[in-house]
Amino acid sequence: MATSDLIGEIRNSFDSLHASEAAIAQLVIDNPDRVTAMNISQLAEFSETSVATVVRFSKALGFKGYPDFRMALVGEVSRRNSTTGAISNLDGGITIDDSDEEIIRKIALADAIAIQSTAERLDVATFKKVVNAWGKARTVGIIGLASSGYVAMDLQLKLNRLGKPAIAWRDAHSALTSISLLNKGDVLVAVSHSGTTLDIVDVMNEFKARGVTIVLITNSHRSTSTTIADLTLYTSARETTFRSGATASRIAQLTVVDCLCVAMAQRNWSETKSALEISRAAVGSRSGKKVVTNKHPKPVKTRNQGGNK
Amino acid sequence: MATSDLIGEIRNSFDSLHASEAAIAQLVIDNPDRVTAMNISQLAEFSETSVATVVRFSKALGFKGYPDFRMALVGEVSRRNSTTGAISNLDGGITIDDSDEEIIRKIALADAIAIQSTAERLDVATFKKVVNAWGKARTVGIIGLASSGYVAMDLQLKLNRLGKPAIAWRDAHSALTSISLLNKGDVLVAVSHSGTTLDIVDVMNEFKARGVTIVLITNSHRSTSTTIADLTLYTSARETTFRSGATASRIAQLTVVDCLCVAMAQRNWSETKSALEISRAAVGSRSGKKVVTNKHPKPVKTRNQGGNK
DNA sequence: GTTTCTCAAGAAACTTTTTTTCATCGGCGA
DNA sequence: TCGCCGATGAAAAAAAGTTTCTTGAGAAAC
Repeated sequence: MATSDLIGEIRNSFDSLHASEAAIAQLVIDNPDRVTAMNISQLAEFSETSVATVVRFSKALGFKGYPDFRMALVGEVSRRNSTTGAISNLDGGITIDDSDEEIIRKIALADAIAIQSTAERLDVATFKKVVNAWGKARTVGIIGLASSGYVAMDLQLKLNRLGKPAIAWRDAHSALTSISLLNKGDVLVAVSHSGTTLDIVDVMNEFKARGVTIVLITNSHRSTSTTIADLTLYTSARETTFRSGATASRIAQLTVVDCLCVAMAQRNWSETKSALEISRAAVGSRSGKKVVTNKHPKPVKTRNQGGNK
Repeated sequence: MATSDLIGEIRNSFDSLHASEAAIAQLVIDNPDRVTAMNISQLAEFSETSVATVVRFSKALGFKGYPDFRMALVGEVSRRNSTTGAISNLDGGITIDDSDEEIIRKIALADAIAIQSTAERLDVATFKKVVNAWGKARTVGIIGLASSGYVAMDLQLKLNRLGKPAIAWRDAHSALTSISLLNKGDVLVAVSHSGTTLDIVDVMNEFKARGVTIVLITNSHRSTSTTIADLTLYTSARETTFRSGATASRIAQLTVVDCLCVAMAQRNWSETKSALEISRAAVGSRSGKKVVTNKHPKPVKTRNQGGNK
């Protein structure tokens, strides 16, 4: 399993790490290549912690265990040495001196990397379980606040298009007042970048008490929500200075949601319908945008045609 | 031993390998990335040999043992993918036979590429004009239908955070009834993948008649909207066989919106720093994160809290 | 034709590494 | 001060990897 920006990801998770885990993290950030050469006990000794803590550290970052983490690190280091540049200058977020070109380049890169590493790190077993759970549920509830609320609504739109009853809520109160809509066997999808928002935690707890299966889409490997959720899918977006990681993570969330819906569409239709119909159903947005209007033979002149930087 | 071309090296050593070792070698050459995911016994089984032979194979190649070899392979594969992978295999379409892994990979790739090429092609001159227009406007109106509506709402949220009055509409009727909110010098942002939706065109025309500056974010270079708009920013999501570009384009739209907002934030750095911090603080107070300031008596278990209203 | 030798290859014993479990300790609220 | 919670490391358990041992096929010698 190779990640696109492991060091950045470690830096990003720093806050959610315990003291001794953070010590390890610092060590890894400072001497990535020395660490690649160490086995778990050596790293434990080097960091003056214990092997158990190293394992916990690896898991907190979303790896299966230490060897898993180590291999990802090897990949990263190896790539770093070969490419030089590309990844490294992503490090320092956006500064006041950046030109517009740089802003665009940096944000686009951060978004693209967030998507790629989310996809690489996505646990396919959990992914399959989520799709299955959706398939079995009579109704799917979705909750997301603020930006994540739009992801929730987007998911509702997509599920509805696939013929699956789904309701998106954008605040805890609405969700809780409609709680009787979901019952045992149904699914609640919680979308939350941090996974620590109290409203989200409340809603998850209430629905879980009803026997509803809880699916969580979050960026944090260690938050209160992950312990409540039955199935958790992680996004991998890192924070930058001027722009909270939430923005990139929302984009990653959308990608995850897209993948889930396409997979679900594929499952439901593969026997009976043609591939074209799958795509039409799975696609986010036909959105009333019929291309009929283009009959007007206006000699359209495109202003910024082909403009490159 | 870190080789620059491990696969080539294996090929070289082929002659000096015994029969069953050669079988392993062939396997590694053919599926390097699958092998990186295997531990010694899995590789032994996959190659229909024994673990002992795998160890001998590793040593024959000059490694200390299997883990050593495996890590070298991880490095090699990772390097390979980073240099060649990204753009080369953008076939894109999803088929009925695709595994979940392939679905995820393809969608993520399509999204990442959409973002990157949008960023590369974005016309910076227009970009600057849009940011300036926003800066001067007293109010910014935003219209987007269906999926694009979420982008519109997201933009509203971001502008509001930056202290700029903004209203997002998700249908033509709401927009037109609130038309008096915008006047000469203000800005209407229209978000539309196809750029041909009649409702959008109507709204643009009405606002333009009032002297409002029209900004269009679209994927289509040939649509009626582009002729109406004063400033057009193009996203570059390519259509693929089985998945319309709309989904990827929405993600690209978000990236564009992000870039614009960050650029705008940067223009008035000092003011926004505090504005952002204020909004962030407002959100943060509802977070159960173990920030030191949190005095909540019970951070997690909110089972019977309030409950049914 | 039989015997013996050699050596690749797998099985099994053994070692190392990693993971899990469990007890401890220190901080924090009551 | 007491009791609870949770981070931490020690130690037991499990997994992965390595070495040794045995087998058996083929070649060479008798």
